[in-house]
Amino acid sequence: MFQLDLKSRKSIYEQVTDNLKELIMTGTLASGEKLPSVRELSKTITVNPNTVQKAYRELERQGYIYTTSGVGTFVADVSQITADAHSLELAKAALDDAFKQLLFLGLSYDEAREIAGEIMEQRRLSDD
Amino acid sequence: MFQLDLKSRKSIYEQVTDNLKELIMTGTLASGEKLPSVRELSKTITVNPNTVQKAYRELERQGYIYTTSGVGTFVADVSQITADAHSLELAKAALDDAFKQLLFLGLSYDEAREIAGEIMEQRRLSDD
DNA sequence: TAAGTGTACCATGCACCATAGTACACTGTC
DNA sequence: GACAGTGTACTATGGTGCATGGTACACTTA
Repeated sequence: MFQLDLKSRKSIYEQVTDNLKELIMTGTLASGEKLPSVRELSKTITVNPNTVQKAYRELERQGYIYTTSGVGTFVADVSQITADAHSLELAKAALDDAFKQLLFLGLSYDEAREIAGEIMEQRRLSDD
Repeated sequence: MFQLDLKSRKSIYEQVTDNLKELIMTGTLASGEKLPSVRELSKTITVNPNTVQKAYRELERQGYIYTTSGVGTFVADVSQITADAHSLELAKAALDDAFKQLLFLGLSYDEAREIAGEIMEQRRLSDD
């Protein structure tokens, strides 16, 4: 389904969250589609069920999936997802931080801008 | 000198590191200029000396400052700083992650691109 | 000599993460 | 009704990294 990086600074449950979010938002997991159960996914990616559950809980809180008790977890209608102000500010700050990282590595402004452009361009096709 | 955000997910020593790096790379702290001593800065920003030292050690490792034992810590010649491949990859990944955050918040590709453009534009003047 | 500097430790408390294990309520199927 | 599978909620444990407090030492400058 996806790959984990145990050496990453990101915690495992965050990686699971982000990976699933990507699969959902790019349409690889369609709206209404059933996600693997907590126990099943935990076996697949060799992680504790609690860790998977934490990721699912977070995704539900953010509106990407929904749960029917006793039945399973399903992909929500992501066309309804709208950016709340707080998350938007966080994302903006993260992008500013990343761009600063590029600049402060010694690259010129134009070089950094060029690299950023390439990276963003690669995200053009895999989107809505 | 700068402000800390205790509610941030970033650790304090990382915030100190990043803030100083920004002051250095934007020229607010000139090459050769003396930085506040570990103990002095720790008092100024109300943080443990060990935490400041950790930030200084990191900045020295990355080449932004240098130390003369018994004398003090000084801003290095940052025009010599060059991006190593590994740091560059990390920065690229961070930028990709941040841009994904924007996209997956429900923004259209063009909207995300527009916002990213504005953020990067604000970094144009404060650079070399 | 004295003060200020970087530097290196150690110990402690805290928060977060990941794991292991148990338990319960719900749903669908046989 | 019984059972399997589902989400969910706990508790407990160990590990890691962070921040703090404290001590100590070598160095340089006045």
